[in-house]
Amino acid sequence: MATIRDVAQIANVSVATVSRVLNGSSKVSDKAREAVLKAQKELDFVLNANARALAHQDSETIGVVVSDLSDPYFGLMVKYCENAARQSGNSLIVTQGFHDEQREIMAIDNLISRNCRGMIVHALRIDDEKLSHYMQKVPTMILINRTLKGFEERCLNIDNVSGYYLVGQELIKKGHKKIAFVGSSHTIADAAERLEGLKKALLENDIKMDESLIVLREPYLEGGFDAASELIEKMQQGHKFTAVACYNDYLAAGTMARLTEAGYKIPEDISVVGFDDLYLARCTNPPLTTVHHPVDQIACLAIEMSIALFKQKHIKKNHFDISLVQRKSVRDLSVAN
Amino acid sequence: MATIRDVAQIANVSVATVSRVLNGSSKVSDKAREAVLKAQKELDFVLNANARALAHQDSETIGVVVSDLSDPYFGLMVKYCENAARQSGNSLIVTQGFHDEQREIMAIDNLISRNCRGMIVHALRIDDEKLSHYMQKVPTMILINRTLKGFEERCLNIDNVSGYYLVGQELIKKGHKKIAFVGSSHTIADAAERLEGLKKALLENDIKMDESLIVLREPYLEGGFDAASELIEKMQQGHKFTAVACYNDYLAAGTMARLTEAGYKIPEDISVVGFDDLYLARCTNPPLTTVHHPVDQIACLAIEMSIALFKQKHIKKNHFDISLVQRKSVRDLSVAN
DNA sequence: TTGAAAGCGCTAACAC
DNA sequence: GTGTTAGCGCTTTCAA
Repeated sequence: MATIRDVAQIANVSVATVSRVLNGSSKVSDKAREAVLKAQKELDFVLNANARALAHQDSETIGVVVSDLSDPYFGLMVKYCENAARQSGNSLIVTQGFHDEQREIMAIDNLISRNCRGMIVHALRIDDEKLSHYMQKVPTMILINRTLKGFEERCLNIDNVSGYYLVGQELIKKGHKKIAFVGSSHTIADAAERLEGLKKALLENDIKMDESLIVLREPYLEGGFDAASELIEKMQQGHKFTAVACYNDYLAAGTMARLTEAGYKIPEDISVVGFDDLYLARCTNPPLTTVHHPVDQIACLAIEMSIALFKQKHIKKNHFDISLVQRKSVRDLSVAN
Repeated sequence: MATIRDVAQIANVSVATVSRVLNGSSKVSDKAREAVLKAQKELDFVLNANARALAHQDSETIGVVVSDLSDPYFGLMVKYCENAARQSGNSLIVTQGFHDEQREIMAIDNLISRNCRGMIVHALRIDDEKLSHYMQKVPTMILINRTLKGFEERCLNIDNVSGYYLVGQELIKKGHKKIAFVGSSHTIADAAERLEGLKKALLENDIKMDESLIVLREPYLEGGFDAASELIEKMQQGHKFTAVACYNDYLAAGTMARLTEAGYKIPEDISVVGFDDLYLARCTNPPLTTVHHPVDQIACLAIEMSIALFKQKHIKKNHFDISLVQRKSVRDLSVAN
């Protein structure tokens, strides 16, 4: 592979001049610049990023850890991260934690060893102590969807309580009083917060939740399918409900599939609500009423905050817009069918 | 940030010894090893990957370019790539081309500058000439979903013709003779190949396609929705059809949504078939009959081939299993309803 | 088994 | 404007 020396030789200038040209320094004569550019083209030369990072003490790179890129939610997030990073002249490097503590640690260590300017981390498995350690060691590290005590300023979360409060309000407004909840079996704060938001809305309307209608499952399609099976049984045992509020869109999709299979019409017989507003929320039949939150805003802010910290500046957290997207999976019970 | 020198100093050995320990060389006394490991822990030290890559002339990294990580297909692919890479001791670095020639070029250049051992590239926008140039320059580069003349050995494709031939057979077997096709408006080989597979099956059964029932759209949900609108119009103009074969699952989902909205029952009135077997194929209602192809196998093989090339070895391409997944979106017309 | 030192490709301070 | 050169953090050869 050609080096900067080869270019210098061909262009008949010094390596310093080549470096200047290729880094856009102004203090170069037109003649030298041209010669360098010509030589570069001739050799099809690209500066070696590793050497650059070493000399520079800066890799112009932002590292991202997400749990699993096959989850469209993270795919979306990374997409927006790359856009934001690119805008500030950084490139992105993405690694996955795969819902496993060791993998998460490897992923973070990997990014540290690469000398990333900033780091955006979604890691739910690492324990608080280890994570705090990393937060301390890497002052540009931003946490997503997790709040770590002592580092609240660098934790970015959506307001799950408010989000699910919207769901509660919507269901109540449409006359639903008996509401089942399909939650996530993962022990993360989100799950509890969303349920809390729902309960808050119910409480404000003097509606008590039937706790036996709370079912927890792995937050994916199969989990929803399975949860719905359990709910159907409960219904047959006398625990009636007119709506199922789900932790996320996957669970909602699974729930809908199972209910449909069992002969229930959605939303005529049972209403279903999701959370996240993924692409698939528009693919279900009926299209899913769900909560939208701005992955793009979160990604952008995370990148910006991280870069600001790198420059010893500070950006304050702001509030993320969160809203209910009304599609067709909720029936208005106050209207005759 | 601590360096290898700091570790050496604390452990009271030379940097060479530290390097040996940290790289697992056997020629180190237990005493020295322990001292180094202790110092490492004390400093929370990780070797600098950039410096390592520079000295080593090898970054132990595989680069991947995909078009857009928010597309679950690529999310899946990258997931499997990282697993395969990790297994051979490499880490992965992912960049996106965003369906844009300049971005694709930037993505590839970025990976080149990072001295990746191997490269897996999905780039449909770069023209053949430029891409050939890259293939020549980077002998470990593997192409996905694109065949480039002169580099067939390093191009990995699924057999679209056979895949869609399966769809044709299935539809014909179930009594469908009038079949519409919703294709991709992107000018990539895949689109033509899938249609070709369908036509092949039809031809073998002496069925002629109504060419006016071929509609091309952006290969996403909205495209399918839009395509279905056009098809509905055509139907009203007398171009009847009993099934819609779609280029991919997104188009199928959109098609189903639009048809349902217009009052058609699926599959009772019209059957729909997709391609790719994405997660969402199981979220639609009814669940989508579609073609499954092994993203995991392709990803794995791509990584393995690339690594083999890096070691100056060769792995031959093999055939990828492709199969029809029968769900509920196709009606058997030979059976009374 | 260990250490000294050259060198990987680049940047930037300094001298001209 | 330009060139020389030290040094970024690491690996590896060579000598001890």
